[in-house]
Amino acid sequence: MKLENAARQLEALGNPTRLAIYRDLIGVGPRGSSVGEIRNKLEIPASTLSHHIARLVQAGLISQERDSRTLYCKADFLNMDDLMKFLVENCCAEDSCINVSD
Amino acid sequence: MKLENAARQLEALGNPTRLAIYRDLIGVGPRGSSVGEIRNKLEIPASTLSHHIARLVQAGLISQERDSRTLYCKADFLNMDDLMKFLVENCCAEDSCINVSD
DNA sequence: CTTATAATTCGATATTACTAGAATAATAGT
DNA sequence: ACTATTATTCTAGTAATATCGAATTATAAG
Repeated sequence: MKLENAARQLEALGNPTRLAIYRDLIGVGPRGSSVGEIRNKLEIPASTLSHHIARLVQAGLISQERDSRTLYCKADFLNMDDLMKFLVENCCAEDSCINVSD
Repeated sequence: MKLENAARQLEALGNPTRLAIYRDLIGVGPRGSSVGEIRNKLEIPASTLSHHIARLVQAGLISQERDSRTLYCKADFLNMDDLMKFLVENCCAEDSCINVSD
């Protein structure tokens, strides 16, 4: 993953509202939630929510699929995995390293 | 870790310049680098660099220690570990999960 | 065709971030 | 004291973000 792209994804997650949305989608798993379900659960005005979701999609963190009027969103787990790997990529040359555990 | 705090840390990492600084500090390990070394390596104007470093410190991602005129910065690996755990916290209830690998 | 539902786009405002030169502060050597 | 080094703070201009009501689009149902 390129640094620019990783930064875009981290920035997308670096907003409390978007992080809450993303974590909710992580929690519900691969089937995802509709925009309306997220709105009800987190109580965010529709237009605000729509902007935040668009940012997450644009960053590649979540994907969407339409079923008639309902738009389902789900977290992109593989992408998240890549992002985490990127963060610790240069880490293992040293002793006190995040990857010590494995 | 609280969501607000995690968001602050992710936002701090969500800037290409700061992410480059942070990754550099991850790479050099626990001894860290001086502000001047970072400036030479990444070629960032001093005032700009100072602001970015302050953000990383404030977010708790890096720490600083002074040796006479030289300020050394190093990545806080334990904090990074916590942040990563936070991101995948609600993840393991499902099949296609980041934590499948372990 | 009309109405209802689901969600986005528009528009406008307020706040915050990014950048970097100039000035300042802190420490050290002569 | 004077000068050099290291890094921060001041200041200011520019750009980007966050928020959300109102208007709009898209789809469906009667």
